[in-house]
Amino acid sequence: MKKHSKTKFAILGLLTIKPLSGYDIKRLINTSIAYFWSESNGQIYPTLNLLAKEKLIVVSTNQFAGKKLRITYAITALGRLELQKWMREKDEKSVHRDEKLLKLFFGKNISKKECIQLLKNREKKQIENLKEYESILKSLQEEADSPHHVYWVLTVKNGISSAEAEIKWCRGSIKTLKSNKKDGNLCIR
Amino acid sequence: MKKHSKTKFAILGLLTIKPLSGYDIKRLINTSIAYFWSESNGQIYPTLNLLAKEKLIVVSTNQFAGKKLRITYAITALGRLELQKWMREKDEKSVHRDEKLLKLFFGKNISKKECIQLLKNREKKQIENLKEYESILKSLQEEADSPHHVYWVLTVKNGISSAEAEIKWCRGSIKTLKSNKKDGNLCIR
DNA sequence: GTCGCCATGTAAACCGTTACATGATTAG
DNA sequence: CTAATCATGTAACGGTTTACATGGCGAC
Repeated sequence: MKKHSKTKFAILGLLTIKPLSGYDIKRLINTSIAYFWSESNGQIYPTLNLLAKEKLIVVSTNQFAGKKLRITYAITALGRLELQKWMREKDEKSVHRDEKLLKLFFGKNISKKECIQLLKNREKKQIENLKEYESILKSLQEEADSPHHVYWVLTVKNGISSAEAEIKWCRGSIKTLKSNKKDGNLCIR
Repeated sequence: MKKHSKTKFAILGLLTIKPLSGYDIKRLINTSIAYFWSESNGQIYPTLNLLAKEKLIVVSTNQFAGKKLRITYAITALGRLELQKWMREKDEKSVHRDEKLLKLFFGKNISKKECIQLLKNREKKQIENLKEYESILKSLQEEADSPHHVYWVLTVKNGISSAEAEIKWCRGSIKTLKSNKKDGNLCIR
């Protein structure tokens, strides 16, 4: 949680939408930004306590009437400042490892046919993603009046555009491999 | 190194190109697949020893003549099988976290102007990437006879196509924000 | 009453990087 | 001679997930 973790800011950011419990945060991540962000309980709950200690968030509601434990957090003015500070900082560069590219890079170790299958699977997956993004985009229309709306649309469109690019690349690559003369079977040098 | 680490396969894959030392592996990663894969010494050397113990690789050369320590590893038939097995497996799904998208998602917490700047920085970065990929592509022509060649070209082209898509998206997003009426300044609800 | 979801949390394991230690060789 | 690079390795730290523990609540 010290130097490089962004969990802190992910949570602060979500709390600018509205006050939330740890459980809410988990669910909100899974149902809205899962395609580019994830957090686990083992991160969320300790971080919430930490943020509270730092006065960046406050416990806004303890369910008093009922007996059920429910802890809701709200961002403070200090928390907003901290969030803004991060948003204005330069991003750390990070290499995102791409397992499928790694496999393709080593493609000559399996047959061309199998590589084509790899690409077809990837294409299929991206088509599914694309559909999902488009349904998210549609559902976003319902909150067109939210000040967040523009930004949320843009992030989803990022997903759409990269999925489209990926699909195009898959198709091109399959064609390239199909028209590629050399070999066709494993080469065990 | 147990269940989910792909370091093992990255190393095995590189050793199908030719026998390499730990140092070679590090350098080769940095100079060829760095844009979608990374490994640190703390991973490479222990993994090499592990792979040797599992008979997936063998020490192929100890520098005998000179005094300098140099340990070169070569992949074994067993190692090739292990690599192929992995290549044929379904990929594990992994969420690659995107810090810039996270910031954009929370865009309403800073000014529109600042968000546009964010996007411009991203665009610039991707233009640099694009240039780099294109120079890699050019340098790949020199080994057009390698059985790896087709696959290496395809992976670089993946980088190119996603960088291009990203640039397009940045430009579109900037336009969207510029023509967006609502607000223009921070909203501290 | 029990099954599934709501809800909070923690411990351990795992994966990976950073930073350092060590020392040889080479270029200036 | 000294700095950079070659070369191998390890220890410590940090971030994240997994798996579990706990228990209330509602539906059937």
